[in-house]
Amino acid sequence: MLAELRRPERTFTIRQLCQEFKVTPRALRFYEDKGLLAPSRDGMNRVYSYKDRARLQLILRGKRVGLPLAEIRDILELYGAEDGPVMQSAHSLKRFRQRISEMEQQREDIDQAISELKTACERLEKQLAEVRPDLLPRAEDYDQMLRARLDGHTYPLSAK
Amino acid sequence: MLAELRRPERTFTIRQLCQEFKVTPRALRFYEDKGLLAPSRDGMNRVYSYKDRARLQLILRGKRVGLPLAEIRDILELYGAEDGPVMQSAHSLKRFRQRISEMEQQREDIDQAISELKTACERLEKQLAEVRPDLLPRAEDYDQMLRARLDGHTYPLSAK
DNA sequence: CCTTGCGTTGACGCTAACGTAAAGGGAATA
DNA sequence: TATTCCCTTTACGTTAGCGTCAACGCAAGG
Repeated sequence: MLAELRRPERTFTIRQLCQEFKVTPRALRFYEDKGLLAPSRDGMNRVYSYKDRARLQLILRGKRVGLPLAEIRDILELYGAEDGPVMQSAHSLKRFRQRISEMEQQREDIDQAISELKTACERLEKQLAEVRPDLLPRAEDYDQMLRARLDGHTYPLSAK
Repeated sequence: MLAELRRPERTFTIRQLCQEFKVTPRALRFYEDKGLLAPSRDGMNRVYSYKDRARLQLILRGKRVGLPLAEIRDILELYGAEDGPVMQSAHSLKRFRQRISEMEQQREDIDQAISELKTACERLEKQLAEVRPDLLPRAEDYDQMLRARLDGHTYPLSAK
C-alpha cells in the first residue's frame, strides 16, 4: 500500500496529452482506433496512464522517422508481449531486423541530406551577402541556432 | 567540341531509370508533373540525362528521410538556381535552416529507435532460443543481412 | 498487315492519417 | 435554469503519392 504512491500513479486527460505533445484529440482517438493506444475509461472519458504517455512518445518518435502506424503498432506489441504465440515472434524478429537495417540506411541518408543542405545554405548565404546583406540572418536567428546546438548534445532530455 | 564527349552524354529511357531505382514509370511522370523532374523529349518520348538521373537520386533520398515531394522540389530548385528573385531565396534560407534542425532531431530519433529495436530483438532472440532454438536465424538470413548491408547505398528501401 | 513492345496522355481509384462538422452527454459556473 | 466547457461517437471530407485502367502512337519483326 505504501509502495503505490511512487509516482506513476498520475493520469492524464486527452487535452493534457494533446497540449504536451502538440497533437489533436482526433489523432489520439485515431491511434486508439488503430490499436496503438488503449487508455482506460472513467465513464465515457478516456484516462491516460503514464504507460499510455510513454507509448504515445514512442508513437510520435516512430512517426518522425517515417514509420507507418501499422509498423509502430507491431513494435509496441513487441514491447508488451513476452508471451503470445512463439511462431509469430519468430516472424516478427525477421521483420524487425529488416527494419533495423532499413533505418541504418535511413540514417546515412539523413546525414547526407543534412550536410548537403548545409553547404547549399552556405552557398545561398554567401550569394545573398553580396547582393542583399540586409536580408541576412540576425541576432534572433543565431539565438535559435545556438539553442538548437546546445539542446543537441548537452541536454539529452529535449523531446519537443 | 572535344570537351563534350566526357561521359555524361549518356541518356536513359524511362524504363532504364525505373529498373535501376526500382520505381514505376507512373512515379517518374508524377514527379515530373509536380515539377521535380524535367527530362527532354525525343518526339513524344522522355529522355533522361545524367543530371536527371542525379536529381532522381536526390528525390529518392529525400523520400527515404520522409520529406514531402514539395519540399524536395524546393531543395532541388535551390541547387539549380544562382538566379531568381532574391527575396524568395532569403525566405527559403530560413526554411532550410529549420529543415536542417528538424532533420538533426530526426537523426537522434533514429539512433534511439535503432538501439531500442536492437535490444528488443536481442531479448526476443534469447527468449526464442530457450523455447524454440530451431526457429533462430540461419545462414540464409545472415546472407540477406549481408546483402542488405552491401547494397546499402545503392538501393532504396521503401515501405510497401 | 498484324502483333508485340515500349512509349504517351488523361482520368479515376485507393490507402494513410488525420481534419472537420454534426449531434449529443455530463458537470460546473453564471 | 441556461450557458459554457470538455468530453464522447459517427460520419463524411481532404491531401499526398502514387496504382491502375483506357485509349492511342510508333517502330520492329514475323
